[in-house]
Amino acid sequence: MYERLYRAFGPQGWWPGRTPLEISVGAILTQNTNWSNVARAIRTLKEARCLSFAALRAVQERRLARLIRPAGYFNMKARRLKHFIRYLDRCYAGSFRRMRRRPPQALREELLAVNGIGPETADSILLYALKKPVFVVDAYTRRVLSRHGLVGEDADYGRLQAVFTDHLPARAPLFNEFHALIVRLGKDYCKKSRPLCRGCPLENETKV
DNA sequence: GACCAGGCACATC
DNA sequence: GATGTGCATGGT
Repeated sequence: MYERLYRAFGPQGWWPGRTPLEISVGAILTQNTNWSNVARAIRTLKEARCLSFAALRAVQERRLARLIRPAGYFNMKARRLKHFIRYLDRCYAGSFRRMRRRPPQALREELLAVNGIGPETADSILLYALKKPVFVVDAYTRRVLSRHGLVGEDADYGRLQAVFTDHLPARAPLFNEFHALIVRLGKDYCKKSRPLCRGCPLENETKV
């Protein structure tokens, strides 16, 4: 599946963010939200000079919510960003470089303990911001795997993740590209409301 | 105007 | 432990 997707779509150049902080902010803002809305919010944050650790720590939650408004759920997400910044401050003095020294499993537990960070957001930060070999599972992953009969519809996050980690070498660049390709596939061919994926690169790949 | 988008926490049973 | 609900914008 990876080979076919890569041949069809080519490298996806993920994550669309420059610094580990920007990637982490994007991971929180994109929860249940279209990326184009997140991109607007991030642009606004940049224009307001508010996309640095120091600025995010200093900014009032109310003002932060106004800045990220296009991303939706802005009051909740402002609070979640503040929770994440507080964690980064207390545990690593705001340094992703320090954070990266710790093993992924320990980091994952810490992140999951932060209010507003669930499995997907934690794994996105681990993989895309910290380059740890952790596979990210999202709504597209679930849909693609279940429509191809590789997992049941009610499979939980860990079960979906295991499909990848049990059968692939644990390499961050591979996990990065594969997840990005699945999202691309989902956006182009595997929509929620369109169960048949005519012309999709995985057509006839597995029984559906 | 309905449906959808790269979730998560919390209440309730 | 399973299920339901609030959170909110912008594109199709």
